[in-house]
Amino acid sequence: MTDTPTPVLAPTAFQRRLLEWFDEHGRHDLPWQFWRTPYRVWVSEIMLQQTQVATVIPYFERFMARFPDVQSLAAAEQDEVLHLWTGLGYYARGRNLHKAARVVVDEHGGEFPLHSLEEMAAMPGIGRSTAGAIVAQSQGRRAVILDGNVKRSLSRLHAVPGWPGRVAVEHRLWELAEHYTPHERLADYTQAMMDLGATLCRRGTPECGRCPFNDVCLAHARGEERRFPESKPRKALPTRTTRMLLLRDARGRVLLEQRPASGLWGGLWSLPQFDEAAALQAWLDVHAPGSRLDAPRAPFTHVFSHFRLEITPQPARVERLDSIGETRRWYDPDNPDAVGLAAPVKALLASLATFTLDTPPGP
DNA sequence: AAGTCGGGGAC
DNA sequence: GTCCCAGACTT
Repeated sequence: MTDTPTPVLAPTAFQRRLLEWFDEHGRHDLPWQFWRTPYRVWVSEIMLQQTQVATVIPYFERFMARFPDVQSLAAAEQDEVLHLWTGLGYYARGRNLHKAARVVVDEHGGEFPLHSLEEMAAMPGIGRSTAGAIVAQSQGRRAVILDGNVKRSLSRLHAVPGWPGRVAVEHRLWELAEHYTPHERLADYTQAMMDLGATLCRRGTPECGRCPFNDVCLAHARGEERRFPESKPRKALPTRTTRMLLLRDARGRVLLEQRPASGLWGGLWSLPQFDEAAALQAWLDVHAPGSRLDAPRAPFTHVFSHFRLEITPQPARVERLDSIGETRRWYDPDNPDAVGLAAPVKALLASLATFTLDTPPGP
């Protein structure tokens, strides 16, 4: 991933299209827009990290009413700051906000170090993008942002492959963001980029018909807007193992157990399950003494949404079993009851109907 | 590079 | 239910 960005538009053309769209269709009346002090922009940017605008607005209003400036925030107890953060999530943001306020007051004389992006980004809770957003929005000075909205828009516009969480992909997106960022109207441009991603170039249903870049967007040309940005790679599903007891009586019936009413396979009928062979044997010793184990059948895998279950069927024979209770039943594979069965259990039982126990096939 | 932090919206 | 959101920080 060493190739340089290949912008689809010259910076001036990009900026003209974007700002023209923003002037007519952008958001111009968010609470932190009408009085863009560094403090208000800062608080809004922190609250907006990984949090949608509609959620933030009431928190922002309450916060500003109680802490109208950085001095009042620095003077507050952390408990009160976190009280106002309750329900917003990511509470480290609130703690860092409070810490940073004290840094501003104690080490910077009550003024944000806006002249230095590095110093801004060194403050607790302020990273590269947030520092750029604060400087651009409150000072109108050239600074680059790369939030989720910008990543989405730019990765679509250029069909940037790869997950933005990867360093090389993020680096390329920063380069593109840098390429397009103007030297004027920084507050509007920054807001426009976020508005584009939030209202038009949305994750699920982008409105390409209204997009000022739909004639040059590479993802749109391919009809693959939804493929960009690429999703975080799915982690390999964890695998759990289990043994299922295939206990058959002299008539060839199989013992089933009903699952708990809620949870996995809730209310369905399944085979008795055990994590370990020893546990299975112990259960037999108690409930079916004198039963005999046959050779385990070949394990097979059942896939759930969040894990794989490797099942080892363990056939056994028993002469009789007393008082099996309400949550157990004998099931005749050749004359099946009308009950719910877990899918792999159904497959196992179906295989029993046409084959004998001594010539076990896979399910 | 991967894990953690969180409540809520969209689907 | 899953996936993601105006990311930053820790390990």
